Amino acid sequence: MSTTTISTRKTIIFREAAHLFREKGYSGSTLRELAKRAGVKGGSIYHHFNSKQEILFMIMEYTMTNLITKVSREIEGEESPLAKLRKAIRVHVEYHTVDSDETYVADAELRSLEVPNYKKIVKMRDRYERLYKDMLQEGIDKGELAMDNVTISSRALLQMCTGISYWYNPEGPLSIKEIADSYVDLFFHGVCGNVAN
Amino acid sequence: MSTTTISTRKTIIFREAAHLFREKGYSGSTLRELAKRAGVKGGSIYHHFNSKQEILFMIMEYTMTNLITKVSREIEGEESPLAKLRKAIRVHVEYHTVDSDETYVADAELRSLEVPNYKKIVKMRDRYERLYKDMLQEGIDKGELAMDNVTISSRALLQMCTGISYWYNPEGPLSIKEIADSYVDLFFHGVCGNVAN
DNA sequence: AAACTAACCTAACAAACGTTAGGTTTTGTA
DNA sequence: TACAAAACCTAACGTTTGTTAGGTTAGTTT
Repeated sequence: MSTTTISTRKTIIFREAAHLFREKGYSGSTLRELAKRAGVKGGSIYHHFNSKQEILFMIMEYTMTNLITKVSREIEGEESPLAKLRKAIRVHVEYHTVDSDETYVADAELRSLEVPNYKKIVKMRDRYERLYKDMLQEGIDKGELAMDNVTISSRALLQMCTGISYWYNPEGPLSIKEIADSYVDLFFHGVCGNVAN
Repeated sequence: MSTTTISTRKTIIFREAAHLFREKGYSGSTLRELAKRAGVKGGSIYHHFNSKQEILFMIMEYTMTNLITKVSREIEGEESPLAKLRKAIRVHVEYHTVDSDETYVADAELRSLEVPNYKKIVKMRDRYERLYKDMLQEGIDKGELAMDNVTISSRALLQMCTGISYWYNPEGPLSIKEIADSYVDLFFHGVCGNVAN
């Protein structure tokens, strides 16, 4: 009846895992500590997940799916590549502050995935990167953008924007919107943008 | 008599540790595997280092010292903030491709440091970040640069440039100089820099 | 109320971990 | 050649790890 988010034990474990993995890394985290944080005893985790690895994989799959979906949906109606980019950056930054534990893990723990899982996530990551490469290329083709190398630029952009989940503090003075707009402005015009050079 | 770099066993262990920590993370790496890669048997590492933690700390201290020294030395003769920044970015990028294992570890394993070591490295990291903040602020004061927020911009810049150690391939088509110059251009003028907007 | 199922706990396993003590080999020096 | 120090090995230690099997509890269905 209520509209509050339901918190099954499984989702609690999921979220606490993201938080713990972010704090100590995947290998540095133990299932016993995860269980304690989720309010459960040691082996009970195996009633909800088949392995430690599965938890990590689900976190990363969930995050990449969300990123791809959110950004794709946001840019599909738009015409101008610049408008697309602006929206994409905003969604990316916003999501990296909302689900910051999950996005941090998704960004840092690729190396902890077993081969089959690794391949799946890398595929999703490539799909996500391609969204940005396409926007940049389209901008170049239409004469709205100019850059040395699309690959370098898209990686630099994503690297730059992903970095927010490393230091963003919800109680800090900067709002998500302000940060996102700063990133947009930085990527579009650089730091010499408004002055002569 | 020769001019080739001497490779004592200690430096071999040091370098292999950086490589292994990068590949599997600090917690995910075992001293037995490190020993094997360094051509030595298990416990022999303790003849050169006091603990696993000490190896990690020395890697990070070595890297941060190098970064601060190299960048400081490079910019100290320069007058213009823009020229300083250009040189700093080039040195940063170059070092992140040369000692890419060490810089990757220094960037990713802060959380694996025990508290006293953590405090020391964070102090060095802050000192390094301050170099960039000061250059940006000086550029603003002299009217050569404009940006929303110096902290965001310096973090974005470092995040962007540090990212190169994640994907740089010495056998790839891009030279270090090309990449560094792309970063400089990107940070200075953005992707709309040379076209109307 | 009986039967069933999902959620959780307890206790243990085999393996792997960082680390240590004590012995052996190699290297350099007198 | 004798000796000392450095470099390395072997074998084990006490913990901790992911995981499992089997039992207990609580809630739902029949």
